[in-house]
Amino acid sequence: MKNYSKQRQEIIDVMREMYHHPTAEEIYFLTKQRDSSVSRSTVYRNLNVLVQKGMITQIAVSNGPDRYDYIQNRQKHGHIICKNCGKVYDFLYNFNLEEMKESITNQTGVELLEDGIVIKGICNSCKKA
Amino acid sequence: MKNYSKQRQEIIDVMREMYHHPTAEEIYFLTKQRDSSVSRSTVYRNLNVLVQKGMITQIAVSNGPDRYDYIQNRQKHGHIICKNCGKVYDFLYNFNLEEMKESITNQTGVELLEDGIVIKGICNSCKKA
DNA sequence: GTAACTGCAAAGAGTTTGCAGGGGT
DNA sequence: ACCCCTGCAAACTCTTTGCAGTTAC
Repeated sequence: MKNYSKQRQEIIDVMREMYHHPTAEEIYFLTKQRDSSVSRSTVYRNLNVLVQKGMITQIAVSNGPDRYDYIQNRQKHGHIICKNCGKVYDFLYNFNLEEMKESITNQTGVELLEDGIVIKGICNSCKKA
Repeated sequence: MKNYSKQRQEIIDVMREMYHHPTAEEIYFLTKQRDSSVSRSTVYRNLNVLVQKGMITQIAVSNGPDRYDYIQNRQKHGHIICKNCGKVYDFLYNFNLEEMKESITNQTGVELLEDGIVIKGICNSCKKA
């Protein structure tokens, strides 16, 4: 069977069970709990492989490490990042995505990727503080 | 007069004259042409100051340095980043931003910042290659 | 046997920081 | 006198890479 390596499968399993948008370091930490010999470079390498395959999405965050999102058979969704704490939240496209897509492509000639909407904001807990 | 330091003013001038979304390194290079003694740390430090002041926006890019956008008295606009080459393009919100904003805030409780829309895509030149 | 994979340690890119000194009011 | 600023060099964070060995078929 053409399967993934033990380590890669563990990384995928870890990601599938996560409810938020972990950094590489968090994924490394959790994978290490299952297999204490796994190395950081294996985690980084595999995250890149999975991004290439389109299995996960990589979300760049200013002043902090990238975050990753496992794409289950969930609905397409966007991400909103708190500018202050860097936490990432999901949202669904209840608004008119087609209109937006068409407008942007007309203006820039760049083809929008559906998994690629990232919005900066301020989350509730940071707003209070 | 309560003015900026010579160096900070030069950095602002450089940014104002740019038509794209430069990295810190590009800004450093261009500022250095005006004032060869300016240091990289001054550029980084001032970019952070200007982001804090809300004069410029910082755009995180995976697998590459942040990019910066000088906010002139231009219309509010979003950014679309080519996932392949990292280049950033502007677009205006011709679509219904209010609908989007409301939908996202309802779902996540996070308040959207108007200068913070970033979308990943594939630009024309990368699509060909 | 070979292609894709691993851990390790070192290197790389991008950015920040401690320090001693300089400028403006 | 004070505060904010600077250049320099070193430090730091995040990520990638070269290498030698391992695993899966």
